[in-house]
Amino acid sequence: MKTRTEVDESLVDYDPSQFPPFAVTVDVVILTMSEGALNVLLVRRGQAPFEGEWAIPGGFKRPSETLNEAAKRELGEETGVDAARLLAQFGAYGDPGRDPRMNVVTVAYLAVLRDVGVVVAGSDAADASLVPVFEVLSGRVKLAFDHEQIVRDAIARVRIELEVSGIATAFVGATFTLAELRAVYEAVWGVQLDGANFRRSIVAENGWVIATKRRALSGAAGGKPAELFRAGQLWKHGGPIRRPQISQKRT
Amino acid sequence: MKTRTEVDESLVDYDPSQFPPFAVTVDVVILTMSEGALNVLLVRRGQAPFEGEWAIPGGFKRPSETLNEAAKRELGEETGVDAARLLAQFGAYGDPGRDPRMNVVTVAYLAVLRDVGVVVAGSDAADASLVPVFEVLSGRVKLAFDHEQIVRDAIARVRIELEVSGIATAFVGATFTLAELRAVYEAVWGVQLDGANFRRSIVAENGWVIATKRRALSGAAGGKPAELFRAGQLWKHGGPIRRPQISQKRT
DNA sequence: CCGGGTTATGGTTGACATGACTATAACCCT
DNA sequence: AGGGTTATAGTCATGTCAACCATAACCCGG
Repeated sequence: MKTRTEVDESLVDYDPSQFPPFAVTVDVVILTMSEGALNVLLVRRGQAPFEGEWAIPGGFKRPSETLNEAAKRELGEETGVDAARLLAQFGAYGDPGRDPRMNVVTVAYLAVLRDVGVVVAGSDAADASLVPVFEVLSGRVKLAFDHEQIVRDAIARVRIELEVSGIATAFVGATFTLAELRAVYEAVWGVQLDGANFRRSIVAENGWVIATKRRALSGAAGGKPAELFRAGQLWKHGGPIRRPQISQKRT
Repeated sequence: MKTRTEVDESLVDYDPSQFPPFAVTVDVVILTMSEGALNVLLVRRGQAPFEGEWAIPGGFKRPSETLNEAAKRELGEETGVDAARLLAQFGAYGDPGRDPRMNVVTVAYLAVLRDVGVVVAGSDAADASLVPVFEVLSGRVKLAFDHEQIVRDAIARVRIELEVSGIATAFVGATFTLAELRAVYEAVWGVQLDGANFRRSIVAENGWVIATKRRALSGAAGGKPAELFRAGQLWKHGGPIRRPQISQKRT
């Protein structure tokens, strides 16, 4: 057994009989398609620390609510949306010093919304705006705290989620054309997909999308009007569209 | 703009009415293959609450360490292992009342170990044991807190991880036969895989496993001695083995 | 030593998925 | 009416994968 003097340094400022207090927050990465690109909703912080800098919306968890409820509440407070098609927890962040004020552990959520025209600044925010994700990924837009890493992880998550679940339809409206749906895949994955093959894969999967009788209006450039679909409820574990591999099998 | 006094106000020790205090813990689901089945390491709690009941190992996060460091520390304290081939965070749990003592948010980690003969009870535990996961999934072994849900989520995670990363080799020793590796997939996914096809898929992926010249001893039942492999370092995003789909395409 | 049992490994085949491409249909505009 | 544009259908070659059969290499008990 160790004597008191032998207690190693990491235990000096740590009293095992007490539970070090933390603040627990919930941060939400809100992703949406806008103008053909993947965007993230950012708010400009209205108070210190990082006052005036961009950050993802979030707030303190209340003891009486679950983490999911906290995320849903924050999402509603910040955007007025009360239900996202996808609201999934994807990580917890607790590095020491990530918040200069105190020990804060935050639980990060990913929310996927269809294009929500204008965004309004919530109570704590001085401003709110949709920012293309490549502005964040390229470092051209700096974020407060460790929020850049959180956004990176969120995007990595949605890329996977797009392949294994039916998340793509969460980005589009109640009815949509296959071109709109294809644009989701192309924007999130940063690839180009063949329209004909895309359609074949999508409709082959039964119950994934349901054809309505109606057709969309032609775009400004003309062209044959596209069929309108709505999302089916049944999707299997794996979605119908597989991410193209950068295959370099045999040399 | 804010005055200095207003800024300083936010840096003062938090006001419990504004920032409700939480305890933050790290829990580790340690999975290992033993006797052909997937097992989880459980400890019998030595203190209240839930004294005497089974639980997954864990402990309080210290303000000076990251979540990952806390998980690694807890893993070492509980099992003596200082590095697992996989130590991945997979969820946070903070339902009100999940700990009867206070507000606790726990961050859950998944650790995959190769079979570690005998397990010893750590400091806080009265006992430690490997338990087949189906005992937990079937409810025949009850766990403290919400640990049953955490274990369920961990298993769901490892099932996915097995498909998208090279985690399978973390369950086996330094050298292994393809039958051992196949047993990992079969146990984790609960499926049967064809040995011949399994071999073809594994060896087709370059750098996944590396053949040693040696061969394993024949088992008790005889049979041709199997080739011994060791894990390669290079695995692509997707592992070579895809989980069999319960395909019900066409009706 | 022989022959059956067992496991490992190699090879074949057919069904299916996928990517590249071409052809046609249905709209827009001038 | 005709050219431009987009949507959708079809074709073909290739690759993947599961199912299955065959053979090799070990064990064991006679």
